[in-house]
Amino acid sequence: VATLTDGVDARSSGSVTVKTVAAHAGVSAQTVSRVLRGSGYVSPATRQNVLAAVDAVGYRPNAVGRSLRAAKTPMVGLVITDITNPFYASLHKAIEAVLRGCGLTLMLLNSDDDLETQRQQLDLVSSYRPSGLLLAPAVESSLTKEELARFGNYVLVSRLLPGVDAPAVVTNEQEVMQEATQALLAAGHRRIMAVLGPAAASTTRRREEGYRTAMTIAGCEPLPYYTDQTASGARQAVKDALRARGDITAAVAFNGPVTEGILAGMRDMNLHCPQDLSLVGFTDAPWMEFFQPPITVVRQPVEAMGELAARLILDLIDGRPVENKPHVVPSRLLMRSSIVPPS
Amino acid sequence: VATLTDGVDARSSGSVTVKTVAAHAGVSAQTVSRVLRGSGYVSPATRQNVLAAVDAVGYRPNAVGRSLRAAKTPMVGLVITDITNPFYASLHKAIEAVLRGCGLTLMLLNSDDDLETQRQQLDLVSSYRPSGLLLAPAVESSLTKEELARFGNYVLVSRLLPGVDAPAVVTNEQEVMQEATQALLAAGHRRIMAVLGPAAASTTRRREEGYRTAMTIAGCEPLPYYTDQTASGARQAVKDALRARGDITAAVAFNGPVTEGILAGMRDMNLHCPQDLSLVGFTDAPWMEFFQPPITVVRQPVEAMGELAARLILDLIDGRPVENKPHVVPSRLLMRSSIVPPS
DNA sequence: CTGAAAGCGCTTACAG
DNA sequence: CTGAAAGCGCTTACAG
Repeated sequence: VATLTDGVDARSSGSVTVKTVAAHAGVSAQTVSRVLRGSGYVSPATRQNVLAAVDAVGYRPNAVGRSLRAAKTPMVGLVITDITNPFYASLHKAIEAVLRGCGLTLMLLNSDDDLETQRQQLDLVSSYRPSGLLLAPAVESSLTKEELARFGNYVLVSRLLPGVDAPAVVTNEQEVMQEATQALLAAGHRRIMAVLGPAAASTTRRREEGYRTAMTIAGCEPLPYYTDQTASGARQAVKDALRARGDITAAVAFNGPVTEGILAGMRDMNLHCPQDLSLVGFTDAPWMEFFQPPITVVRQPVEAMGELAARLILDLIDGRPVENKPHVVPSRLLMRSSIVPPS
Repeated sequence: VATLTDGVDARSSGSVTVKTVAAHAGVSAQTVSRVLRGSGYVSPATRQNVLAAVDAVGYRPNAVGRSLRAAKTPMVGLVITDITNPFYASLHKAIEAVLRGCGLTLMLLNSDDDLETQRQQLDLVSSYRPSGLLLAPAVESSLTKEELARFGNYVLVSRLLPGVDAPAVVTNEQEVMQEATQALLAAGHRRIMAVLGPAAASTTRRREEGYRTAMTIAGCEPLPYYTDQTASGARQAVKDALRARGDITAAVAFNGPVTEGILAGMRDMNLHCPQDLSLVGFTDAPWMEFFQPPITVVRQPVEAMGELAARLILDLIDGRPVENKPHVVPSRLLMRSSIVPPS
């Protein structure tokens, strides 16, 4: 290795490594490594010397070399279904804030709620040898603990995996969906539809359960409708439902996009909320507050869910024990003005 | 290297590498590499043999080893200000779809529109030696071409960098903002405020320019208000503005969150759109269509912008020439019902 | 068509 | 307090 005394030359050479810094500072590569990682004892004079050399040669650490040696990357994968769903965007932001503070990078992948895409994305994340995985499984995922084991540390988020007792972060969907349905029942509604997500999603099953419980206790027939949990899918489903059953007077929504879809479908049919249909939305969005009428909605604690998920995966990475069960963060029903008695 | 004849043993040993596969198949590591990459000639028999060994030992490629040897990672960084802004979420989705089809991973980082955070995130992306960078620069970024050069390939998205002639993808903000303002002028409005983003953002400057042009041509005084381009910031700014100038009859918005903030602020003051204030929003959101009134809005071609940005960075990565200038994708003004003549 | 050798940038034992 | 050696998993020349 030639001794480099000219920083500009080293910079322009393209590949500035710890060896370049070491040669410039007149020390060994390991000493440079020690200074940069702040581990082990280094004399103050040597430290200054090395730091000056780092600046002089314009050294930038190479995470790939570090990861290969460490057999692990300081990175956590987050595999969700769709980042354009504001719930997941907020979740990502909350998780990233916590992980960044702990020196971990968050790698985001969309599964498009498709099993084959999810498989590819999991393989991709796995190929980087991440420190952990956060997963909102695609509908009908049949992942086992063995398949998740290759990630070492993993936490499910938002959705569960049937038959797999993994650490998970969810909200008290059944309870709050039951409460939402009861708010409509209390206003006098009897024919209340639930516009749900895919029948096989754990979120649908849990939210549907709360809805059915409330309807059954009240002696009302449950009217569940399943959608692809997008605004456009819900929009069509609502129109089909309302045309088939003109006597429906109220609806509970499964998530934010479905809430939008219900209102869009109503507009298509020239129906008005709440006169023609009372509504409880799910997942608060800013516009729901200044909409006319302001939408009564289940507010999910998305920031708290993200923070908890981040803390759980950090606990696992640092070897602290984490319970293999759903960790529940409570949602709240915000009463606004989209419920009136049926006409 | 011991010959492994038992796949289960190899699997449980933890570290299954090309060598494990090679030993199992009775070939060399390079041959395994050739089969997996599909490059160079391999006899059909050897190929079958290797693929069987891959399955038998449960081999999973290690992207870190590959990247280190290749001195480059098949990854593109995307540094934006805030993923909870739906514009950026849609942009991410569109870019990722194109890149995924070409075998590239998209690495998302939020700068929070903060210079220090942006610096950290750029260093982080850079440490993975990505194949390229897509950047929506934080406000007041003073990045130079030299600083971007370490990424080799880069394209600016949505925002420009003053004085830097880099490839970029933007929309025709001036034109369409001028058109939006003219729509309000045509309805008879004279005192039209523009609720903008940060004064220093290139997006603000370009949109403000179109607004000012229209106002000046019409002989009206421009009334620009600057915000942090969030819904809550705009909400407060609008209330301050309307209290200070009770004669304002119309508003044009800078982006989606600001459009929400204007409507939220109006609700706080018990003002109604369009009777009390006509409005042109910016960046279409689903709720704007079924809102009462449906919001007249500038629809940004976010998918097309994402696709173009992805194609430009792919062109650069593959060595095809790309013009060092803003590439413009046109926005459209969607006339709906939030403009009426002033009362 | 296939293999032995070398090395990408870094850090972990192991010596001094 | 510091250094020489080795190796993480992979692939690129270079030989056969």
